[in-house]
Amino acid sequence: MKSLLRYDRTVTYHHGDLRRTLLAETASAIAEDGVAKLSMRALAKRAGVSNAAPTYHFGDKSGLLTALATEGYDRLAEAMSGVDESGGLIDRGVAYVEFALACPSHFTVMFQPRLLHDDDGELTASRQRAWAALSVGVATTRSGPDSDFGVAAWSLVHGYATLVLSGAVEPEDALRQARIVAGHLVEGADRSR
Amino acid sequence: MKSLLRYDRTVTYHHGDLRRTLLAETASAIAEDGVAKLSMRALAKRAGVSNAAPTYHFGDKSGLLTALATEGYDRLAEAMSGVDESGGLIDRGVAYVEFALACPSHFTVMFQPRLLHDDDGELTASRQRAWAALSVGVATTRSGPDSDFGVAAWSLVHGYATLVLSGAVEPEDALRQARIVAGHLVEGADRSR
DNA sequence: CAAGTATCTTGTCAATGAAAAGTTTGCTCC
DNA sequence: GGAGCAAACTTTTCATTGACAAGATACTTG
Repeated sequence: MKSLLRYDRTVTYHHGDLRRTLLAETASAIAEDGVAKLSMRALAKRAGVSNAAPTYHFGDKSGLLTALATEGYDRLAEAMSGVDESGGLIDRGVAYVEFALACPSHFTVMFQPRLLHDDDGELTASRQRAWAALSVGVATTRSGPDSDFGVAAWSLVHGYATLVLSGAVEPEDALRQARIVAGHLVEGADRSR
Repeated sequence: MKSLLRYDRTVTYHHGDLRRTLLAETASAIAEDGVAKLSMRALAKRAGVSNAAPTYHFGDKSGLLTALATEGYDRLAEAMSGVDESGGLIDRGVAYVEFALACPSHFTVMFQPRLLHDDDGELTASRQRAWAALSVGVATTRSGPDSDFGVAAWSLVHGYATLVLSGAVEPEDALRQARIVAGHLVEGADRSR
């Protein structure tokens, strides 16, 4: 009897997969109402556990968001690595925007250090991996004494994603537009090289 | 006796300029600790008034931030209008970044609609004026069926400002770099025209 | 100067984040 | 197989917060 129930997560005292569940619920809660209205207690209720359960796993609210940001950096690194390196800068830029629109909660939190334990070990490690994956395409196609072009490319896609997510730019077909937008930069830089 | 005290703001019951003071204190409080840690009560203490004083002027926390965002849009419009129209797109882009770095709290709040009463009348009016002031330079230099280039230019400067403010890009000399970064886009677009 | 209104205060309430202390479960080691 | 132990979760508590209601004070207008 007991052995049968052991793996029934709805009945057992131990949830078994709570950390993952809480991260997922956090992401969707933020996507719905924004980070400001995120409540640890509401989150706990949503996951069907008690008040203090999230605190156990993440220490505090900042810890929860730190974990979410870390997951975000991991996913971003993965997304950037998934693009064929020969695909060119534009494809990589589109992948960046694609990630931001697919994981808006992660993306938002990743760039608000004040919400996080910014010196957390796993966070900085994941962030560094993501930065590395990001700069691959830029560094190989045009190396130079300064990385101003890299900053420009990053600014462009990051700004576009941010503006779309904030509602300032209406995304008729965001990815198509992202491609065109990125094209302006790369095309110009190629000619001026 | 009473008539002497009438204009002493530290003593009089009525502050006289509280709304403005609260907005300023809000901006500096956010600049120090971020929006998340902004407390109405702490703000009131900071301004030397009671708990409910801010609520009286702004209704609620969102109202306070809405007023701050409105002020931000006004300042942005002013900043963009201040640039000589013949100065070119790059100067206008630099002005945008300059505004963002000079008023980080305003800038942050302006692009987080969830923190605001997004349908507020004054807010939308100021926002529309700012948008108009923003698009002047773009529309006049290159008009076309679509405004993709305008979106690209905006994305570039907005992204750069955001990345610098979030600490993702270290600003050695942010405005110099902004100029170079913007140059990549405009220069390229000019040649490809 | 009297009435009325704008501005600010005091007091209260439910919700929240965080921590302390207790309870249950699963694992390990003999 | 069971005793001990650590991990996972709960219950309780406390200070802080945003929001509201009701009261106090100052200004203003007729």
